[in-house]
Amino acid sequence: MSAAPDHRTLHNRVLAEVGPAIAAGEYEPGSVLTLDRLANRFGVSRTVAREAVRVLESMRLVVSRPRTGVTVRPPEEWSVYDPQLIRWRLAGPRRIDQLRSLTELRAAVEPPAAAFAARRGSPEERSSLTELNGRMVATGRSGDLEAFLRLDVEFHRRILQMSGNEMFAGLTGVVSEVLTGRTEYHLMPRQPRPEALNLHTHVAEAISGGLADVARAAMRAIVDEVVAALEDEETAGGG
Amino acid sequence: MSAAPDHRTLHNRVLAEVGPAIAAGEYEPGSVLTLDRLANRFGVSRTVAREAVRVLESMRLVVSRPRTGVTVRPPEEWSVYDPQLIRWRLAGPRRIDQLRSLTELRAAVEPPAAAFAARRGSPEERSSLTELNGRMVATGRSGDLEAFLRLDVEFHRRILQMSGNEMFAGLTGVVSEVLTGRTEYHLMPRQPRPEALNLHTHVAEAISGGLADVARAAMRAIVDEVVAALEDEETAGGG
DNA sequence: AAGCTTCATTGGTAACACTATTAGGGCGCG
DNA sequence: CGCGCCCTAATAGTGTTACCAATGAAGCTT
Repeated sequence: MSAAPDHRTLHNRVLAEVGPAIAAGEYEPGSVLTLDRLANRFGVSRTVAREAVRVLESMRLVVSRPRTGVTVRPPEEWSVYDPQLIRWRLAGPRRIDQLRSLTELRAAVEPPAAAFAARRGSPEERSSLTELNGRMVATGRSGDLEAFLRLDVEFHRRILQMSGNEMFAGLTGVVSEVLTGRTEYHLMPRQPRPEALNLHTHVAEAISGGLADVARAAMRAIVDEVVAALEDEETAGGG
Repeated sequence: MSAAPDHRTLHNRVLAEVGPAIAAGEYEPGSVLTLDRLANRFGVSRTVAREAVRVLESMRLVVSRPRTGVTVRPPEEWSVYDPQLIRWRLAGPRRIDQLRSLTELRAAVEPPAAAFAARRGSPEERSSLTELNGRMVATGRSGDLEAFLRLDVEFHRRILQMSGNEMFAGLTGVVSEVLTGRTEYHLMPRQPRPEALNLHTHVAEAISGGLADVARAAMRAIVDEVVAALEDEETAGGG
């Protein structure tokens, strides 16, 4: 959604085929792709294949060594924060695991981010949150799920960016993927739960008022609920 | 420390010069590097320059467009979780900011990671932590700072990996960079503080005993102290 | 077991054709 | 006269081919 790669270039098209395949575990760790095979398989020049491999290498999906070829690395070594890789994995067979990990990450980061936002955000930024929250409430009532999703993403994004911490801000893409994925895989209620909306209002007002501890607690309530909902889904064997 | 790029290849050497320069802010966002200039400046072929640019592009440091050239993106858009980029920025002029952001991230993630480790780690993994902690205590007394650092990194790494969350586990590199950077920039006491060591012992025993809440609280005490120490350092104008 | 040879495969170079993008000029129209 | 549209040309990056160098794993030799 946020950071689509440019599919006009050839190496990106190659990447868009090989990357998801590796991310999905279709190649065992240790298996080998040679440049020539890649080039032949996709009908592209060696140069293009090499550029694709360079990118895979910088994501730590593979290593490229002379005489050996391009070797797939074990998943533990992948750069799991790379936005492209996150998307590839969310499209793959392990998407539920991936979604759980990402949601637990959100649960860890967003409460402190809300606290920092209350402390470090400018007064204008902070009060703009309540305005945004107002629109969320209205849209939630209207039942337009897609519009609500956009506002929800924007809400969480702004808090992360107001936190004054670049690493937190760097998770906006993740949060947007998680929220989007959650609706896409129908892990969301058809209408936003009033309680959840209330909590968002509490977060907005706490941040506006500079109440770091309240903001953290309210945000914690939001994300803990999300984690719990995901666990229910898993133990219920739902899918 | 953990993930050194392979400097034997030319494009990696180019990358090792251009990357840190961009990361250090030596090029304004919007400024343009053409392939020809890069190739000439480093005395390499266009192909090599292109491969380096591909990698920079996948880190979102630059965009490459026909007719325009290779444009530096604003820092907000960079992939700040990329291990290479983290290292480059830690070597640059904003390193203290970077270290603060990373430390706050640790503070957010490690307590829940410890809780998950207590719940999800295998009995062997969990009890091996107390063994490791024993060695830390011994080494802390001996005063061998370098050996202590290695054990400390290993301690936190294992907890992240025991957490059963790939995103948390993916931060091991970050934690290792932060701990290493902290000693390198002399933000550490000459000898580990007995209180901090005690807290590590609490963490190890809580995880061994499967006490998630205790593990989280003890880990929170550790990281909160680190954050506080960093804030003192900053307000004291130290460096 | 140590060292040597082989050779598949990546790494690097060069030169060229193709293509996308945009600046600017010219043209027509209001 | 001024505005807007279209065409053209210049300027990058993009993609291809061909070739040689360097590497290092595997097997062979001693």
